[in-house]
Amino acid sequence: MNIEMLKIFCDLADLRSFSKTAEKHLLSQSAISQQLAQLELSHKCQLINRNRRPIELTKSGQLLYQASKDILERYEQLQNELRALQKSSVSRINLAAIFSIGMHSLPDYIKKFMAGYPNVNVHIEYFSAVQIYEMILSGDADIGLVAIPKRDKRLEVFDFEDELLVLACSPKHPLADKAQVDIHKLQFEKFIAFEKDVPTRIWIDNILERYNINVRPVMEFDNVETIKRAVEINLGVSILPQTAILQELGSGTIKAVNFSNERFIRPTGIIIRKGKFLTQAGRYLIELLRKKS
Amino acid sequence: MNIEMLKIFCDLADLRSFSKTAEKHLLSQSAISQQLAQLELSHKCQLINRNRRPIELTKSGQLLYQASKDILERYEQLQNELRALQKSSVSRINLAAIFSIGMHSLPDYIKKFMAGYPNVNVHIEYFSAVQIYEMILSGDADIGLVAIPKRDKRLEVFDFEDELLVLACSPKHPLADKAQVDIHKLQFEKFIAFEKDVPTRIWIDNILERYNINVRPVMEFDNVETIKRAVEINLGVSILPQTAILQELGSGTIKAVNFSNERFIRPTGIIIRKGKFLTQAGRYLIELLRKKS
DNA sequence: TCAGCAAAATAAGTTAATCTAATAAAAAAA
DNA sequence: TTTTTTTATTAGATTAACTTATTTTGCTGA
Repeated sequence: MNIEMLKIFCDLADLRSFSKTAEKHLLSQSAISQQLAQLELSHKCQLINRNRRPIELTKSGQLLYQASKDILERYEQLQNELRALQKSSVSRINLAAIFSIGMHSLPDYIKKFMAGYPNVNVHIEYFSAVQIYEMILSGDADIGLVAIPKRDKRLEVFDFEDELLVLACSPKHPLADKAQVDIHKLQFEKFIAFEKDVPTRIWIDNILERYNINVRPVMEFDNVETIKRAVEINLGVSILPQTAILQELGSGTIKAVNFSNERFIRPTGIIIRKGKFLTQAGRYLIELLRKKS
Repeated sequence: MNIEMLKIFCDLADLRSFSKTAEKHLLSQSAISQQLAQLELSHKCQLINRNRRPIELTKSGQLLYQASKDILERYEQLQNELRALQKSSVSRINLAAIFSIGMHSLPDYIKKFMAGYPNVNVHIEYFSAVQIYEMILSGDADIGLVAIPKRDKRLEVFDFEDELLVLACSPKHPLADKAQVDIHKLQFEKFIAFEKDVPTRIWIDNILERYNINVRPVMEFDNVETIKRAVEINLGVSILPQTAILQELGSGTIKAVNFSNERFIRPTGIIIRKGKFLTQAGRYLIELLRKKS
C-alpha cells in the first residue's frame, strides 16, 4: 500500500481506463492491472466493476477513491510544509550565545556579516552554557558562543575573542581609583560571583586559587547583568570581562581596574556540531568570528 | 512511500528506538534503519537527529509525524468503512423487480425466505426492465425479476412463474360478463397498452399479430398500475397478467375474462450476473423462486 | 447473432526493491 | 578511558514489482 498506488487508483477512476492510466504513469497496462489486483486483494473487495467497459467504481471503490483523495491531499500539504521549512532554514542561521558574549561582542560581527549576506536572517538568542551545548548537539542551533569552551568529540570548537578580565567595583569602593591593582588586594574582599556551574566561575576560582586568594562570596548569580547590578550598589566586587561592562564604564556606574600581576583573560569559543552541514553563509559567519581571535 | 513506512516512522518517533520498532514490526533493526534512510532521501531532509540518543525528531520529522498520524487515521477510517460495507452487504440481498411481478407475486416468496434467514435483509425495489438489466450488470442489484427475459451472455437466466394473461376490462364493458372470450373479439377494440419498449408490450403485440387482431391503441403507459386505472374508468380494455389485477378483481373494479383460444401466458425470469458470487442466503432465495416455476 | 476490435487479465521471465545477517561505527554508561 | 548499547553499513538472499507476450473478455456494428 504505497502512496503512488493511491494516485494510480484515483487516475484510474478518473480516466476510466487501465491503458491511459498506465501511459500517464509511464508504466505498462499490465502493471496497472496487477497493482489494482493487489489493491483489491489487500482490501479483500472488488474496487472496480470488471463486467462493464468503460470501468466504473464499486461502492468499495468509491470509498477508497474518497480516502485516497484525502490522503493524497494531506501528503501534498506535507510536502509543501517540508519545502517551506527547507527554504526558510536555508536563509536563516540560529546563533545561541551566552549573555555576556552575545550582548556585547557580537553586534559588530553581525553588522559586518549582514553587509555580505543581507538576505540571510541571523537569529541570536541567549542561553546558559549548558543549554547552548544541548542546542548545538540537537541541531536546534547552528552556531554556539560560550566562554571557556569544553572539548567534546561531537563538537568542533574554534577560538573566539579572549576577553580581558578586570576588577569590577563600585566607584565608591576603595580600589576604584587605582590605576591598577594587585590581585592579592582581593583577599577577604566581599565578592559577587557566578553560580558554581557557570564555566567562568570555575575559571575565576582557578585564578584566585593560583594566587591563594580567599574572597568572601556574598552573592551568586547565573548571569553577568545581575552581577553588575550588585556591583553597582557596592555589595561587593567582582571579576568580569571588560567587554561586558563597557556601558557601565561609560556611564561611570562601575569602575574597572586592571590587575598588575598578569593579563587575566577569559577565553571564549565558537562551537558547532561535528559534521554539521553549514550553508555558505554559515561558513562565512564563522570565518568572520574566528578572524579577530 | 507506503503506508507501512509511515506507521514505522510513527512508532520510531514514539518508541524512540530503532531496535524496539523493528521488534514491534517483526523486522530486523537494519530494515528500519534502511527504511528511514530511504524516507529521508525521498524527502531530501533529515527526519531524526542521529547525534543524540535516545533519538529525537527534527522539525521536518515533526511535520512528517503529524502528517503520518493524519494519513494513518484516514486510512484506518477507510478500513472501517470497507469492513462495515462488507458486513452490511453480506446480510443484505438487493432485489430489483418490475412493478407487476414484484408487487404481486413476490411477497409470498419473501415471507418464506425470511423464515429460513430471519436476519438477512431483502431489499426490494421496483424499476423498469432496462434499469434492472443495468443494475444486475453493474452489480447494484443482486437478483433481478423481469418479464420475458432476454438472453445475454453476461447473464444467467432462470425461469420464474408463467403468468396467465387475461382480458382486463371495466365491469361496464360488454365483454365483462362473459365466462370466456375469443381473442378475435378484440378486433378494433379500444386498447390500453404498455409503452413500445416494454417487453410485455412486444410479447402481447406478437400474440395479437399471430391472431391477426388489430386493436385501437388509445393509450400507452410504462407500468401496470396506470393501465389498470385507465381500464377501471373504461377508457379501453387491456391484456394483463392475472396476478397483477388480483386486488381489483377482489374489489370488483376490474373484470378479468379468460381467452377461449389458448392459454396465453407471460413468462417471467430471474436474472443474475454470470459468475456473480452469491451468499448462501442468495442462492437459497433463488432456489425458492425457481421451485414454483 | 456473430465476427472483429479494443481493452483488461494472465503467465513467464526480468529487474528492482527490500529484507536478513554480519560487521563497523558511534553514542552512552561505567 | 573502556565497555556496553544502539544505530549504520555492507553484501548476499528474498520478495515484490515491472515488462513483454499472450489470452481472455466486453463491446461494436454488419
